[in-house]
Amino acid sequence: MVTTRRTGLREQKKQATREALSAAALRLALERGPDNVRVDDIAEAVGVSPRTYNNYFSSREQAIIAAVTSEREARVAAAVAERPDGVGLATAVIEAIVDLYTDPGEPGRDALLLITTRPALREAFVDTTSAIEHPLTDAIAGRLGDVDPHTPRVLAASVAAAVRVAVEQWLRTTAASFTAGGLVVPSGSLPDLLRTMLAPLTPALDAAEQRARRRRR
Amino acid sequence: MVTTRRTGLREQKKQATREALSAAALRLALERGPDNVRVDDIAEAVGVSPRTYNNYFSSREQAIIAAVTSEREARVAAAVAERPDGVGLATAVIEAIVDLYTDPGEPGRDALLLITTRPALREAFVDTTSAIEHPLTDAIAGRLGDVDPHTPRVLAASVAAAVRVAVEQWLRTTAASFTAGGLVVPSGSLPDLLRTMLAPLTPALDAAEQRARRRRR
DNA sequence: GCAGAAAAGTGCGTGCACGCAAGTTTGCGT
DNA sequence: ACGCAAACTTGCGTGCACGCACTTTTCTGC
Repeated sequence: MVTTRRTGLREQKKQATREALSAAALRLALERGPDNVRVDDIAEAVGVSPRTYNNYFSSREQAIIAAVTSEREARVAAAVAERPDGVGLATAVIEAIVDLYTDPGEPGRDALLLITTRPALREAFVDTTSAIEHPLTDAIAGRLGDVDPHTPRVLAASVAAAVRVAVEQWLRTTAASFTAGGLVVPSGSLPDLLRTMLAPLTPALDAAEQRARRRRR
Repeated sequence: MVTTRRTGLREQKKQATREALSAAALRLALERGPDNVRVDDIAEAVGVSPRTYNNYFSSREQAIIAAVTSEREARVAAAVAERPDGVGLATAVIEAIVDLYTDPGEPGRDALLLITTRPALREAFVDTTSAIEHPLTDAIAGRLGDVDPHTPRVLAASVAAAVRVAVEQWLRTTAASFTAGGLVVPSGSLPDLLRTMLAPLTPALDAAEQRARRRRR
């Protein structure tokens, strides 16, 4: 039997405590509001020392956010890779990312509402966009047949940056619609924003693909 | 008389203390090594309270780095804008950035060496790349005649991301050449790396420029 | 199985970031 | 010139991140 790489029980328990910690963090934050949650509380809820807590997370925000965005990092690579070779790199990447963000990582709407409300959490949420960079680099390199290692890195970084801009914009407008008591999101849904922000990068992705294809024959 | 925007003496003094703080931070870090510099020391050297210190900088690393990279943020916009309208957007941006990073912010080589040596400082240095994003956004918007506010944002973010990748790569190799006792930088100078990493974005910049030009007539 | 190595968990100490609520300086209108 | 308002500075208190050294748990080779 093939263990999921590396020793089994060890990684398994690690993953378990990690999830327990972030779950507890989210639960407590929802119950009492994020400002009334001490690191000690989270640690105690899981039955682990505070010091151990911060071996896993180096900020409360990280722990809370992780409950919502944990597997995104892992899903990106698969999402891009599974697109048929027929479709272009640009559309493959764009559709994969849109999928990634439309299917809610799922737990609850209230979690997202909590995140979009509190500034510290919003910031942490924006920061998670950079987590897709490395998986994306590999996925793009796979599609390009990695002739030059730099191009995939730059493209992945740019895509991640565009995603960040989209999320920032989304947060900005949703915040505005909350405070202003507006009815619906003025500037569009997150998927729409993602498409809008990723569109300007299409030429770069296409060009890289053409270069790679030309080089391959 | 036109003050440099906003009230004169106030901003002037603020800027003075800011510079004094970062200068002191750098000086002390060079003298004793960065690990032997307490925040209190920096504050005391400038004659200001520690609390005030962190009204200006929220980490020692920031303060030290700022001594080297302070005006970069301001110079980018000017650097892009001053390129003649004849040259394309892509080359204007690339050349401006290369200039920005080749002309050393200047102070001393030892400062840079200190930065490239200590991990915490390296990380802070990498983070400074994102500071060019907003000025770049304005500069690009200016050249495109800002029809759509999103495109400049995405492009600027992508360029900043590419610059970050270049700096990361540069730091990686210089670190390797230090530890391995290698002679010269294996993968190229920073300017070369910048050109390499920015090249894949050229199609995106060109395309945006074409779209803007088409729209203008 | 068992011994030794590797890794995760823990306790402790230190330096720091940051909110808050004064105190102090600067700028502006009249 | 004068006083008010806004901006900057400061002291204090709290929670936290993180290095270090040590214990406990898990893995590996024999």
